[in-house]
Amino acid sequence: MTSSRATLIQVAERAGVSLASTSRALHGTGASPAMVERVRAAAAELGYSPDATGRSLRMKRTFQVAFAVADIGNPVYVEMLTAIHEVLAPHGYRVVVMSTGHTVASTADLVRSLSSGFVDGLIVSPLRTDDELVTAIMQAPVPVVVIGRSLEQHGIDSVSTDSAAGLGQAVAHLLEIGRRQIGFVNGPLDTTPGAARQRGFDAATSGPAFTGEHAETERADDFTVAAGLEAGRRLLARGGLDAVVAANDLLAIGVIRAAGELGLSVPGDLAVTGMDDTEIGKVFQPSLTSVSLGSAERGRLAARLVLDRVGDGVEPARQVAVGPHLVVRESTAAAPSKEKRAR
Amino acid sequence: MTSSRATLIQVAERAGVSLASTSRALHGTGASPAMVERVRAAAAELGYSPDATGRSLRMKRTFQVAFAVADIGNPVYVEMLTAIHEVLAPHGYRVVVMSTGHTVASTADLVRSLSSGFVDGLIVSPLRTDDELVTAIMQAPVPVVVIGRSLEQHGIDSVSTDSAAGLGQAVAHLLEIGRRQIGFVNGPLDTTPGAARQRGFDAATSGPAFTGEHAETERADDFTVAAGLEAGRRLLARGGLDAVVAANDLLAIGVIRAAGELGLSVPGDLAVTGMDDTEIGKVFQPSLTSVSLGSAERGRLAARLVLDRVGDGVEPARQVAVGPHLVVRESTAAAPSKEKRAR
DNA sequence: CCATTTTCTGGAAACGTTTCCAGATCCTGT
DNA sequence: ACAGGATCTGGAAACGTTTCCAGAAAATGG
Repeated sequence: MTSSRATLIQVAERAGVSLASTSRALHGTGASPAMVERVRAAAAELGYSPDATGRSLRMKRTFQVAFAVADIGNPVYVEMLTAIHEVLAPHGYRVVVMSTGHTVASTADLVRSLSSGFVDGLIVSPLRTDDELVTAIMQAPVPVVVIGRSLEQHGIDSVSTDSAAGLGQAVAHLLEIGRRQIGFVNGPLDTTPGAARQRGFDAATSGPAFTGEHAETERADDFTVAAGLEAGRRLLARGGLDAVVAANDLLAIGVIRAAGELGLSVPGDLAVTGMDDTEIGKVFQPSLTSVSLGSAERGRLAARLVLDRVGDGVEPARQVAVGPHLVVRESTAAAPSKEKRAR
Repeated sequence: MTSSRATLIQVAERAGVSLASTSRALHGTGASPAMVERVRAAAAELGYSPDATGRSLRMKRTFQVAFAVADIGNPVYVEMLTAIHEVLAPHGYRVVVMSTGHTVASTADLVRSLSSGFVDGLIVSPLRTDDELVTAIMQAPVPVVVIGRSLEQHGIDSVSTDSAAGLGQAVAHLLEIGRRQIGFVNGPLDTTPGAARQRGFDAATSGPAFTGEHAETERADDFTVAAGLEAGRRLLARGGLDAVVAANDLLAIGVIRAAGELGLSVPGDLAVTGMDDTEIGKVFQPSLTSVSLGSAERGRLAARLVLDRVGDGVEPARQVAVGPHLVVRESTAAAPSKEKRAR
């Protein structure tokens, strides 16, 4: 309907003052009250609103931050996105969502695409972190914050969590409620979370601190419900387990479904824990005992880091960490009566 | 690390040719092979990549499309976002996510914020559609596509679905499997989907076509699991129902949890249907019988509409509709033996 | 071999904004 | 009343790109 947007030049003409004064008046910097009044009026009459592109070009600021993620369907990333949005929006920043899954060959390519300068900063949560990605991040023309592995040695800002320790908490909880035969359904080992969680499980089930009797791992192809269902079937078919730790809430749900197929009740016959403490886990039946890795909190922190960087950005790289903590819900409970409850 | 990005001017100097020729060479339009070669080499040496802002200013195109939504946590919108992304990315468009929930006073304000021209188009899925919003959309300086109510009379592109008919399908299914006492858990009536679904339920349970015995409605404060749980408690406490239609998968999950609290089994004692056919409904236990409204499809269609508009955009407004269809899963089954199965 | 078209190139303008700089006006203190 | 400063204003440049225009060079046709 509106033919074309009004420009600052038109406002200046309408107000009968110079372009420079017009700009100043609208920003309230060093303009007389009379001038401000005139310009405001002219701007209002024309329905002026400043053009983001022109301003960006001049100010060398786009007021946009990108959030890049492998699979936006994963509830963890949705939580992060929400948190990032909440922190950035009040500062006038928009959030551009980039999916590395389908459009760009690799996360490194995506980081390199920043060189076109459409964004003031990037928050990325990569599944895999290789040298190519690290190099791309270090050469990026805008601040990049990584959610995932700590990259302190490369001078890259990062927000991490100790998912290995989180796995330890899950195992400890299962032992405490009297479980002894513990299975682990992990995602792909060549991913950052997959590797860390495997380390955590192995550590928790190997040393003398492990009071259980048996521990075994089954690997799912992906961090999804479908992959968890398949891996769960394979693992449970072998029998003999009274608890399963899943590397993920989605995998945990898959495992519970597999248990259902085999007629095992959860938590009666089988206790199951997840990880990430997602919304979907909370509403699932049974609700999931899950290790929270503070997704929202990590998103918030990442947003703050990138906000600090785009301000001045000369300070050294910072690493922040969010500690994991276990949230106990319905999917785990004391082992049936045949074993007495551990202290 | 990189001090500052190379500009086209620097490439031109390096290649020893004019700025104009440099631009043409890189675009392959009307430049001699020798020129192209020289410029390409210079650009490669300097690691040049064109600046998005400068290009946007000149071309009056940002190559960005906004997707605005009340609550990005709702899985329906995540599905739409994914679909939109998949359609737009291959055409070189980025997607900017805007949440109307926490940052902007109203959706109308958000639409008005488009006047700063940071985006070439908008896809919006408003919960409520009032005159203010319609006006804002009609005055918007860029094409807007609405996912939700059809706005043909205002000349606004829209993608709609017939959720009232969808509700009819759910009720018909319940009657067919022998349910007779049907409850409805709806969201707020002053929202577009809330109103449409109420209409659908009332129509399906009032005429002579309704072969059931009883129908009643309970309203939840919001389209969330928590609100569904509360509304479900209120509804089921009154007793006497053998089926519940929920306006939403999230509400349906809340209802199933409420049923669980009261010792009712689903689908044995109570059949429950959802709507939206979300991923979470598929993996829930019991998996949800749900009316698919084609969320991904609607997202795709909206993206195509906006893509057509930013191309030339002089064609008349278009309305596309996606038909609802019921997907039967575990949460509904034939009524227990006391009643014989209806034809 | 000249006239005409085609191909290619460089200068310059334009997109809309912010901000530096210099000049003008006003006020203040002595 | 006048020097000095503070306050305000307008001209102009700059950000990085694309594209119009005109002119030069090359190719084509007779």
